[in-house]
Amino acid sequence: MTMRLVDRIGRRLKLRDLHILLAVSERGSMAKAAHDLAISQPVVSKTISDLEGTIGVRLLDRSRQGAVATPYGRALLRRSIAAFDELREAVREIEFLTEPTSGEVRVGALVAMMAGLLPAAIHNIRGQYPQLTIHVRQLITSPDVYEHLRKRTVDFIVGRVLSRRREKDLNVETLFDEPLFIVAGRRSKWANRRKMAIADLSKESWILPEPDTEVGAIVADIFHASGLEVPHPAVVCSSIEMYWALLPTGNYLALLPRSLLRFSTHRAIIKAWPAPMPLQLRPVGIETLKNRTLSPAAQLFIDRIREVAQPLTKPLKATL
DNA sequence: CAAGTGGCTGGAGCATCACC
DNA sequence: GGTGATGCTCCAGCCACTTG
Repeated sequence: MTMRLVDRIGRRLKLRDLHILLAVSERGSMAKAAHDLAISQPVVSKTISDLEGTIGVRLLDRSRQGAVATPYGRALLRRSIAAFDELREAVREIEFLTEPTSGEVRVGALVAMMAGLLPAAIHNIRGQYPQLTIHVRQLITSPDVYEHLRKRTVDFIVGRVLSRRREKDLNVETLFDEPLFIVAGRRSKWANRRKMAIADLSKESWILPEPDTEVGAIVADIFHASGLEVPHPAVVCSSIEMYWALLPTGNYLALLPRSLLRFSTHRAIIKAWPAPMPLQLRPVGIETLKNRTLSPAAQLFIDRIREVAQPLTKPLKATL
């Protein structure tokens, strides 16, 4: 039986067949898949039929509306995606071995990482590997953010680590804690202050993110806990660019995470104080898919992110 | 209208054989 | 033993047509 299975996979199950099955599943139709692959519809039909014969189960449900994967088909597709990914990684690894200074890395990142930690790591690695291309995809915190890992559209994610993790198929490496700082422009009336007390702050003009975001919720909690009114925001916005445009006017206060301030090129135009009470976002970490072999270039880039993040693992007072 | 079938064609792969 | 020619088989693709 084992021999027969091996024989079926080795001699009859072809990458081309899986490629066609993937295309049909993605397009929901054999005719559309055929068009995309620049082959005729009968070829697609025959391939799927042969594949079903080889494996011995129905992989697609056909109808007037097209074709959709059966549970058997979905199982094969899920593994096929992983198989194609492994092959792609193998090619990338060979390319990297042939030309170690080149390669491609695909990273998913939260906007705060893109404005701080990542540019620093990119600057670091490109100094030694100038041919390396880093693709950065901006992600937003949401339950389906990990689909980018599962679909292999990114090699890894740099983001905030969930405290109670239900994603059993992921590896999580925590890099550093992420305290929030109160920030104002260097020309502001607060610039000479050495400390900020929470009672001073509730009446000021704040730039705050939307209340349904993590920072928004933390701000509300802190002021409530101190028996104070939650500040009425002057500007509600999550765009980092907006913060950097408004803060130098000296009229606004904002809360920004330490890693963003540590690495930002705008650091010189603002003044930052540790928040008067522990204000922490979820820690920053690297998330990868378990059982997925990363390319040497991706591994190298992760090493550089660790290296660049190292100062942030030290106690709060030592930095910023 | 989408999928499936049948018959055909061109090309790649393989086994065999002759020759050097 | 290595190389090239030859013929056979298999496979992927096409078109025309049928089926549901």
